[in-house]
Amino acid sequence: MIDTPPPPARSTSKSQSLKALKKAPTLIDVAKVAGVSPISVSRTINQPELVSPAIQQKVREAIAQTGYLPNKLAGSLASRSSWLVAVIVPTIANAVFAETVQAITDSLSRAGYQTLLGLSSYDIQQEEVLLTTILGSRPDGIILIGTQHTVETRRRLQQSPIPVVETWDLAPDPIDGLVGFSHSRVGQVVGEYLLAKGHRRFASISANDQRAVRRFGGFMSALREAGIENLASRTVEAPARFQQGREQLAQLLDAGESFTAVYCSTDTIAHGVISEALHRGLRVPEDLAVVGFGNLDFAAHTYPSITTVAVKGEEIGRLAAEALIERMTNDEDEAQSGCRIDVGFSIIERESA
Amino acid sequence: MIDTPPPPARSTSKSQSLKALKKAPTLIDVAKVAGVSPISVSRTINQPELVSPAIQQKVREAIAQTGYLPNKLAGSLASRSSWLVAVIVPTIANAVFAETVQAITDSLSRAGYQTLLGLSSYDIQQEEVLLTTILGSRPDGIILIGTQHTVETRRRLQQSPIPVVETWDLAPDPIDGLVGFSHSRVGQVVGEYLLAKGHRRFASISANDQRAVRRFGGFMSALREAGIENLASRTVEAPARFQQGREQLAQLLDAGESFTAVYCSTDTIAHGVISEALHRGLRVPEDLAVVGFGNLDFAAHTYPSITTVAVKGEEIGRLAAEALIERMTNDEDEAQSGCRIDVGFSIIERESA
DNA sequence: TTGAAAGCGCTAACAG
DNA sequence: CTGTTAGCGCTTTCAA
Repeated sequence: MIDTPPPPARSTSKSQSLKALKKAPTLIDVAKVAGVSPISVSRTINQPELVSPAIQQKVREAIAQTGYLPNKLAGSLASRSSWLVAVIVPTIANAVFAETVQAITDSLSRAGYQTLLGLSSYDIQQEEVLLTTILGSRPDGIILIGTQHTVETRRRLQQSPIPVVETWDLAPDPIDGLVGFSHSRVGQVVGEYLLAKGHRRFASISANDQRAVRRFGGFMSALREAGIENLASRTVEAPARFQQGREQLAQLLDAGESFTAVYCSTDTIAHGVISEALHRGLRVPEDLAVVGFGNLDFAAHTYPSITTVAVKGEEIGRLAAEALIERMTNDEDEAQSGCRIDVGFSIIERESA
Repeated sequence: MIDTPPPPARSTSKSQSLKALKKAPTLIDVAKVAGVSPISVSRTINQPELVSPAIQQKVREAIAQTGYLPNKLAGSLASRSSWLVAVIVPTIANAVFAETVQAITDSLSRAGYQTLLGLSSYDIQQEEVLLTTILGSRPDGIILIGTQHTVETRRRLQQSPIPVVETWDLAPDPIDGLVGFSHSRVGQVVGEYLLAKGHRRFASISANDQRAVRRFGGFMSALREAGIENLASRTVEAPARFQQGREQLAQLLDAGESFTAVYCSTDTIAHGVISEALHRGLRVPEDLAVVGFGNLDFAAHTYPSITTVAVKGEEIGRLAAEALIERMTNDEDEAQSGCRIDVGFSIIERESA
C-alpha cells in the first residue's frame, strides 16, 4: 500500500581519517610508550597477577594512550588457542535452532569464546564443505546438530584433537561429546499416545530431513504394533514451513482421506494444519487431533488446545555449550571421557489459558 | 507425561589416536613431501595461475597424502585479511533477526567469508563490549543492527579502517554503509492508515527497544495531527514475546479501556493480542483492528484477517551482505563512498486464503 | 615461473 | 617479578 522505493542515494561517508591510515598500534608500540618489555604488556593483559602494580600501571596508561587493541589472530597463532567455537546448524530460520544457537552463543560468550556460525541447509555434504573452511580457522571446539554426517566429516573430526559436541540426536558411536534424545522414541511415544486416546485412523505430514524421518519411523512402528499398517502420509521438503501444513491438510481432506488424528513432524507444520482445520470449521481436537514437535511458544499458545512434544532447544544449547566448555578447559588426558547427555522429552497438552 | 530422565552416562569416546597427537601438518611439511619450496605450496592453493602444472600436480598429491589443511590464523596474520565478518544483532530468538542473519550468512558464505555472531540483547553497552572482543579478531567487515550505538562504539568504528554496514534503521550520519528504513515513518504511516479506516479510539502495546520507541513516536505524531492526544498505552520489556501481547490486551480490556484499534510495535505482540481477542470472542478486525510489524509468516497466515507492516529481514540481510562485500572487495580509495539503501516497507492486508 | 629472506603480532619457555 | 630468545604457520617482498 505504501512503498518507499529505494532512493539509490550514494554519498560519501567515513572520511579516511589519518588515524585510519596509519596501522593499528601493536604490543611493541605499547611497550615502547610504557618503557617496558613487550612480554610485560602481554602479561598485564593476560596474567596480571604475574606483574607488579607499578608496571601494570604504566602499561595500562600506555594502552589507553595508544588505543591499543590486542590482535587475537597473532595471539591465537602463538598460543594455539583461538577462543573460537564453530556452531553448525541446518538453519536458524527454524525457531528451535535459533533458540539453540542463542543459548550456545550466550553461554560461550560468558566463558570468553566467540561463535563462528555455519548453516548447512539440512545437507550433510554442505556441512562437510563448511567444516573444511571452519577447520582452517582452528576453532577450539565444534558443536553440530545431529549425528548423521558424511564419512569424511566423521573421519576428519575423529582424527582432529578439537572437542566436538553433537546435539539434537542420539547415536551409539558419537564422534565425541553428545547432548540429545532419541527421535525414533519420540515418534513411538506419540503413536502410543494417540492410540491410547482411541484414535485408529491417522494421517501424517512429515518433513524429509533425517531426524523427522526417524521420528516418523518410530511413529509407524507404534501403529504397526497395534496392527495398523495403512495411513495417508505426506512428505514435504525440509525446512518445513507453515504453509506446507495448510496445503497438505487441504490436499488430504480434498482427496477424501478419512482420519481422526494428524501426526506432524514439527510444530511449524502442525501450526499450519490446525490453521487450515479451523478455517474449514473443524474443531481441534474434538474433530481432528493434531500432534506436533518442538513446543514452540506460538504453537503452544495460539489455539484452544494443542498437543506437542516438548524439547527445549534452549536447554540443549546450554547443555551443549557447557559440555564443550568443560572439554575445552580440561587437561587433554582428562578430556578423553566424552559426555553423553540424554535430555529427554515430554508430551504436553495445553489449554490456552 | 513421558519423561526420560538424563541417564548420566559418561563413557570413553574419541580415543586419542596417534594422528591426533602429532601436530597438524604445515605448509612446510607439504613442501618437503612435494620436494618444492613452501611458497609454491602457498601459491598452488591461492594463486595456481602462477604455478606450472608440473609443480601443481606434485603439490596436490602431497596435500592429499599429508591431509594438509591451511591454518587460516597464520594466513590471516600474514596477509592482513581474516575472511571473517562480524554480525551483531540484538537476538536471534526474534524471527526477523534470525531471517536477517540467515540471509547475511548465506551471502557471505557464498563469497568465501565466515560469520562471527554476536548477540547484544538490545543493549548498546553490551554491544560495545562485544565489539571490543570482536575487533580483536580483526574482521574484514562488520554488520550491525540499528544506528544507535554508544559514543565509544561509534568512535572506534569510525577510526578503524574496517568497513561497517548498519541495518534496520536510517540515520543522517551513518558510521559507514547503511541499509535500512525509517521507523518513525513506519509508525506514522500506520497511524494514518488506521485513521483513514475511521478509527478514533486507540490502544498501543509497544516494546521499549529504541526502534520500537521510534515507531511508536511516529504513530503518536500521526494521531496528534488528527487531534487525538490520548490513548491507552502499554510498554513491555524487549525482546517482545507472544505472551506479553495476550497479557497486555487482557489488562487493557479488564481495565475497561475503550478502543477499536490496537497498535503493536511488533508482530509477536500483535499475534498475542489477536489470540487473546479471539479467545474473548472479539472478531478481528470487525470488533478490534490490530496492526503489527514484521510480516512474519505465522502471523500473516494464522488469523482470518491481519494487517501488518511488511519489512523482510531477509532482504535487508542480503542487501547488507552485498553492500559489505562490495566495500570489502573494492580498492581502498574507491571504498570511500559509503552506500545508503532505503529498503522501504509496505502495509499489507491479508485474508488467510 | 620459482625461491630466499623477512616478517605479520603475539606468547612459550627459559633465564636472570 | 622481568626480560630475552625463539618461534607459531603463513605470505609478502624481492631476486634469480
